Amino acid sequence: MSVNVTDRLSEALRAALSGAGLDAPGEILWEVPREEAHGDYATNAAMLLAKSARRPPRQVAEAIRQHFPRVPEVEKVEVAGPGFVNVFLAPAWCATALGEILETGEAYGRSEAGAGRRVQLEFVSANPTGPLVVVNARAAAVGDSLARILAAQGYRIFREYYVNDAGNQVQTLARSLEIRIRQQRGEAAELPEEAYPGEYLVELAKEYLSTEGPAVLGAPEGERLDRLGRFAVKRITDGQRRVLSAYGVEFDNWFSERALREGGKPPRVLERLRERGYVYDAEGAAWFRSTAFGDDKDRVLVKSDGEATYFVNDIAYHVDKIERGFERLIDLYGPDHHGHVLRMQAALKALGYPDGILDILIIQLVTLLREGQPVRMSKRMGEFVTMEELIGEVGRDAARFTFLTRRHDSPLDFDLEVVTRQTAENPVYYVQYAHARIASIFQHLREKKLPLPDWRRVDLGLLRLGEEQSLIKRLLQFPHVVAAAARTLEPHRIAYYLQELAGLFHPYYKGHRVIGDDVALTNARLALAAGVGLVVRNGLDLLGVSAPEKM
RNA sequence: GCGCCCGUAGCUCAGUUGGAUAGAGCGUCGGACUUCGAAUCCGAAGGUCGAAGGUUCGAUUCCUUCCGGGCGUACCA
Repeated sequence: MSVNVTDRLSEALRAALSGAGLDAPGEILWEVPREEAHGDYATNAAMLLAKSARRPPRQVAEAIRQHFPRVPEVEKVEVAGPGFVNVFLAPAWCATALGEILETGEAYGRSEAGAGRRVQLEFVSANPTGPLVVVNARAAAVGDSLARILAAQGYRIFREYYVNDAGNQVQTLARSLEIRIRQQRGEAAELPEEAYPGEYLVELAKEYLSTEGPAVLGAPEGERLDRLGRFAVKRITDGQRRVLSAYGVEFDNWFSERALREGGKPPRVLERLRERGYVYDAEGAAWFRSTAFGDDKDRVLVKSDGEATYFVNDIAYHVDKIERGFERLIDLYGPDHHGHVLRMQAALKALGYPDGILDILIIQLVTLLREGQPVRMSKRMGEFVTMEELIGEVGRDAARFTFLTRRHDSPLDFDLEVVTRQTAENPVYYVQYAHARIASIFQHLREKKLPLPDWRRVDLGLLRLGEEQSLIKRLLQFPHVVAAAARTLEPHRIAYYLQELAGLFHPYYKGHRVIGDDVALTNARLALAAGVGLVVRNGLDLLGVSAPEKM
């Protein structure tokens, strides 16, 4: 599936340890040292084993070095510092590894680590009361990229969007729409304080009148709000779906809270919690004993007016996910749902589900700037920058990439001016440009009517320059970067890796011609360029960013 | 008050489950296109990693306290 350097090194190290009469640690960790002089990979195994071996770390490292088997991957092994074992890869082996990368093609970077486990990713899940906004675009970028990364690691991924199409907010939405409709009809209706003030409802009101007519205004209140609510939710949700689709994000399922409620699951979940002893009644309400799981206070499940809180529905929704057969759940929440993390996990624990079945990532705020000045937004006034406007202004690739160059849990300043205006200085273009440049090399080859070599017949051993070796070694790290991104749920690692890879390629390209008089060398360099292009393409694909042939 | 997150270059941020001399982009200054794409490259300047303790062979990373910032802390969703 992929060339895995560290697995091979670990195998050799185990042989060395057993040859030296040392116990092997459970897991051998390899890291890429910052300094080139420290080799291509280093392990601290000797320092970890020093205590149990009752010998100084450097002595242990030296024993490892002496017993290290001769393997084609390794040119030399050194002991350094307090007891590091530094391994230098053999150039000849790197050359063959590049061949394997090219042969692996689009599958390079993928693995079967997930073993087909079913994972559900829930993200965006914005209320169906208005257009998607900038923070939703961030959540969409992170969620979709995580889905791609986990899928590349052999998980079966299901993307889901939870539609809060029930409860007070839909009532409020329906009332707001009704007033806009009345205003369209020339009635002197005023928007109350709690209504949604956005202009989009004026548009929706016009649309309603032209398609449905004004008959609804004469219906009794219950029916009136129900019809208007369903209409508004439907239209707004469709709009959200359209914007997400234009952004390259498709959900496998849009899950309706209304349907969940109508299915009767929430009361059954409540009953289960009660049976397990985590519910008590006080002050006329039913409470969840979340303090038993470290929450700082218990939470209300059923209000004293007899109505269940949204929390009950949310628990029922997660139970539903598990009952649908998902073995692992990942939720992306906005910063305003910060306080829900602990209690949601507590509820699943109370119901007897295993620890760690649910990961919740908080996608932090996005502050929009224009030339360093915050873009004024006021929800109360209904003024905000929508996700659609954002994409229209900066473009899909730049938006996604920018969101993915930050950790998801740190607040993000997104300067519209910087992400659009510059084009030149934007990291996404830096990476994409490497891909386009490589594509143009092959275009040039075609124009000169030169044949595309068969990689298996190319002498890759001719790639002897330091820059060429560095590039190959960086390509070899790609599978590890993807695996790490999957393990930590951090897509930004891939974005940084790609910038570094492009950062090695551009100077190399500048300093050395790929296509020259020496056919053998030309072919070898074409192979290297093809390898870089392949990895850039595979990496960008994991971010949901395009890899253009031309820019 | 309590809980979670965050304090790393002028700005925005990385820093590989604790590793060796802390990095990148932007910005600033100075250079490079008759050769496969200058959306690029080369060079320079820029840091007591918020502070103080502790654990360790070794701390930007883990623990404690403090300072500073964000968010949360509804019988709203």
